[in-house]
Amino acid sequence: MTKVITRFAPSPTGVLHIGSVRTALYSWLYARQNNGKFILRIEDTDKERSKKEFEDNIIDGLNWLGLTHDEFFRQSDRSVFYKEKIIELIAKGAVYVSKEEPKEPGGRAEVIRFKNPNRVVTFEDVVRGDISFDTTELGDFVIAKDFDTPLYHFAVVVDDFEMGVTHVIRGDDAISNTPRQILIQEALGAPRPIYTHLPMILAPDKSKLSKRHGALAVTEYHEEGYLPEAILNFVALMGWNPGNDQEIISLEEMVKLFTLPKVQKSAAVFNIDKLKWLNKHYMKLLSADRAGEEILTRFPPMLQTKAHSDVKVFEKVVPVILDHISVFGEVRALAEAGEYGYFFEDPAYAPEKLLWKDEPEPMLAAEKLQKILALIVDIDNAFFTPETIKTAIWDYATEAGRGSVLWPMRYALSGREKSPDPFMLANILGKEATLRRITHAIELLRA
RNA sequence: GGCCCUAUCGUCUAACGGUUAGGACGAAAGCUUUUCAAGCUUUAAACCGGGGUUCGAUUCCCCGUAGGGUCACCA
Repeated sequence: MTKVITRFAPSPTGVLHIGSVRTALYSWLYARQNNGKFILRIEDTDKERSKKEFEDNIIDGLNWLGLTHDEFFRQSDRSVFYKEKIIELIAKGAVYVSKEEPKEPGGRAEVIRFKNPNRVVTFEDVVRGDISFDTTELGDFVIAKDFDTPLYHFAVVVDDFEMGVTHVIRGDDAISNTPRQILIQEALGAPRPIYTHLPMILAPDKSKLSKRHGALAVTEYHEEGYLPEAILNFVALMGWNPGNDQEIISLEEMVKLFTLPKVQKSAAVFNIDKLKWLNKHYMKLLSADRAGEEILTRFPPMLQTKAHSDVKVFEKVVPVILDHISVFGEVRALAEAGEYGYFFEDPAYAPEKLLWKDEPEPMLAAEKLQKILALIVDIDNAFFTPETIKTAIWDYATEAGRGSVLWPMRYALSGREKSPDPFMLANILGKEATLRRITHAIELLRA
């Protein structure tokens, strides 16, 4: 049995986006699960539109995701091979140099055309079955501008042939390219690879995925704080499933479970909410150190300084922050909105905010806080945990009315409408700051 | 327009002739220590339409309809 060889062959005319990632992933998976070879081939025969920065972006994206390739090629390095094949085909009479009037400005007076045998080509697609095209309408199509400038269709066929590609896995926008590539293959005497055309991934409005519709470059997802595991898991599920209800699938599991024939026939719509859900799942699996690092780099400089000078507090804050976000990038906006400041600095607030909605009496609120103070002041600093604090206060709160006790306490500690619960807060802040903030609140209420 | 492809909840999907059409995201409701988040429980939500084939069609066939792809000296 011949070794499986797949390839991912992007043209560097744009960034690596979600759709391409899925194509790359499926090709990669298929090669890996068959102990085959995965080739990355940059198709830059269009010198005008190909850009090095896009090539870099594609390579960076794939590396970040861990979709490593076994071999790398760049078509612009391979003109000699194409030239050789053109000459060979001319000798065979399958291709000819055509002298003609340029149809467009900038067109050439001489191009190289393929002599179309004008017949029906049928090929088997792994996900769609037999597909037939009458190639007559293609005419004698151009395969190269000149001997040194091959066009896409020709370069693809020559490369797949020479690189021994056994399985072509690509987007279904290439489906109508297939017949003419088969024609070239046959002229070359090349074996026909097994074709698998993947359905498109659409934007939420069902239009073609584009940057305007929230489809970012993979590198941008990286910057926003998405995890590679989440991206991979997400794209794997767009167009494929393991055959059961499993939704969380690691790359290693995919290698075992993936099957080409189970790939979906119809297009899928990109669903950012599901991606976020997956990302949150994978974020929870991160080590505290790693999560802390991701969060810290997204703090504004001032907050970073505070976090550095109060590492103990920051370490306790990390899981709390993690609990409220789906993507690390959210930290930036939250921090700027003042969501985290109170962890490190006593908050300022209007005193009436301390009042519970069902008990708007400053003196009563002050009384409650005073009682809390008395209940926690004797807890040993070393045992100032959410559990002990809760135990100390709980019975009293239940008796006096939880809202009337816990709301002022929480507000005194955070100065915010929304925050973690007061016991967690007290633990994060530490005993000293907790006592100080509650005392301050009492003063405000009595003023 | 020609050619090609596709069609199950809002979205991702399961079902491979017989099911109360299942799961997940999202949504709604409830519970969970006062707020928020998380978590748990529950609910609403789909077979594009019409013909066949068959004892029986979401499933097979045909025709519509809708959507997408492609028709370069781009890839």
